[in-house]
Amino acid sequence: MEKLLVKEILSCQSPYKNVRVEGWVRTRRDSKTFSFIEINDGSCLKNLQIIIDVTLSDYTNINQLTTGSSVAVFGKLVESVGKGQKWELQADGIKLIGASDTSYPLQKKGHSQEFLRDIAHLRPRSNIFGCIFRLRNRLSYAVHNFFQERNFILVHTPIITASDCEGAGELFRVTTINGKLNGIEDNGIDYSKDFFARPTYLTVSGQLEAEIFASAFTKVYTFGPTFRAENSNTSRHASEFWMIEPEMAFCDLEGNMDMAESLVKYLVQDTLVNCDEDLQLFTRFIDKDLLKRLNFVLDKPFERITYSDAVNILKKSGQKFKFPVSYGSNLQSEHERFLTEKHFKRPVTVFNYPRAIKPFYMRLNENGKTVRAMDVLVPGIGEIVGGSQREERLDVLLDNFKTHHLDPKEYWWYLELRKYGTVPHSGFGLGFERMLMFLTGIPNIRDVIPFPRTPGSADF
RNA sequence: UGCCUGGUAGCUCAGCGGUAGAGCAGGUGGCUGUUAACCACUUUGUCGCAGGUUCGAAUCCUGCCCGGGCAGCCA
Repeated sequence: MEKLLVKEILSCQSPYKNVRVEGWVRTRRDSKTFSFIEINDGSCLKNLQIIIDVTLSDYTNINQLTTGSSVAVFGKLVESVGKGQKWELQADGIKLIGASDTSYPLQKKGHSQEFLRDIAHLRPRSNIFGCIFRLRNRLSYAVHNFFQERNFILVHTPIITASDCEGAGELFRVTTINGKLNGIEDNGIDYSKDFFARPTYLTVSGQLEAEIFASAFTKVYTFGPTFRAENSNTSRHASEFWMIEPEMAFCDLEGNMDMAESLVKYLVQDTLVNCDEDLQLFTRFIDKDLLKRLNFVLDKPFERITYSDAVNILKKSGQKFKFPVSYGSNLQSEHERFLTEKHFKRPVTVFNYPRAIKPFYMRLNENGKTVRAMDVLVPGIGEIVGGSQREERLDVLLDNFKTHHLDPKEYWWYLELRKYGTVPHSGFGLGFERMLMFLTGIPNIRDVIPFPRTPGSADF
C-alpha cells in the first residue's frame, strides 16, 4: 500500500489499487447508501473526494468525521462517476485520527481575513491561506533559484547587531539586563555589563555585512528576517518581515536597477508558471485584475525616471495632492501612487534622489546634490525595492559621517573596506512580503506572513 | 503616533431611544452520485468594557480596550 499526498493522487494517470492518504476533513455529504467526504492535506488547493459505503464497517462512526477532524483512508483510486473531479477514492477503510467538535471555527462558507487572522493557528487550513503559504514557499525557492543561477553567494548576515545602521533609532534592543528598562531613561544602565558588553539590537538590514561579503565574493545576497520597531500601523508594514538583499561589487546604479527589474520580473514569471492554481483563486476572490496585471508587468519594461523628473511630472500633472510636491522632500504615498497607478500605469523606478533625504552610505553624484539611490514602485503597494550604489570613496564617506553625525569609530570595519581594495558596488532590498502582496493581490501584509508581528500584537 | 471608522448569535451582518432579528453554521427529520448539495422544523446572545443622560439605552454622551482604513517611518 502506497502512502500518497492528495496532490500526488490527483495527478495520477491511471487507477490505483492500494492507496493510503491522510488529511483533514473539509466537508461531508451523507447519502442513503454512502457518504462523500472531501479531505485536504495542504499539498494542493483541491480536495480529494472519498466515497464511503454504508456497508463498510468503519461507517458506524461516520458522524464523527466532521469538518476539521483528521483521518487516514485507504482504498482504490477510481475515475469519478460524478462531475467536478477526475479521481475519487473508494474507501476500503477510514480511521478517525483526531476528532474535531462543532466548535471548529472554519466553516465551509467564506470568512473575513480579519477573523482568520485571529485564528492564525487554524487559518493555514483554509483555501485562501493554503494558497498564500504554498505560494510563499514557491517564491522563496524562486528567489534562491534566481540568485544561484546567476552565481550569487548566499550570506547569512547576523540577526543580532551592534550597529544601528543609520542611526534611525527605531530598533528592538537585545539585552539580558532585567527590570531596569521599564522607565524611559536608560542613562543609568551600564551596557558593558550586558551580555555582549555593549548595546545590541535586532537587525534592520543585512546590508553593511553584505557589503563585506560582496567585497570578497563579488555577488552575494541575503534572505532573512528583519526587525523594525517603528510604531507603524499600516497594511504594508510589519515589525518582523523578510527581506532579500543582493549586493554586487563592480556594479553601478544602472546595473543595480537592471538587477532589481529582472528579479521582480523573474519572480512574477516563476509564479505565473508554477502557481497557476493559486493565482486563479486570488484572481477570483481577491483581485479580479491580478492575472492581467502580472502579465502586463512582464510584457513592458519598468519606467525609469530621475527624482527630479518625477517631481516635474507631479507638478505638471494638474492633480490635486494633499501634500504639495516640492523638490527636496520625500515623495508621499499619494505621489508614488499617482506615478505608478495613473501616469505610467506600470512599475516605476525612481533614481537620483536629493542627498539630504537619503542615508550616509549612498554614493554622491558628480553634481554634489543627488545620490545614486533608487526605489522601485509598483501599483497598489508602492515601494517594493529600495537600493543604491554605495559610496566607495573613503574621503566622501568620512564627510558623510560628519553630516550625519555618525561616529567613524563605530564603523571602522565599514571604512576599512574603502581603505583596502575599494570598489564601486551596489545593492538593494526587496521586501519579500510586499512582493507576495503584489503577486497575490492580498491587500494586508498581515495575511502573507504566517504569524505577523505588529505593534501591540505578537500572538502565536 | 495622528486622523477616520467599526465592535450585536459560532461566522457574515440588519436593527440606531420602546425591551433581540436574518442568512449561514450547529441539531432533528426527509431527499439526493453529492460537490459552498437541497427541503422542512429547530437551539443559541452580559448587543466590547465601565460610567453618564433618560420613565426607558444595542441605539445618545464620556472614558477605556480591541479590530480595520489612511498618513508618517520604510521593505
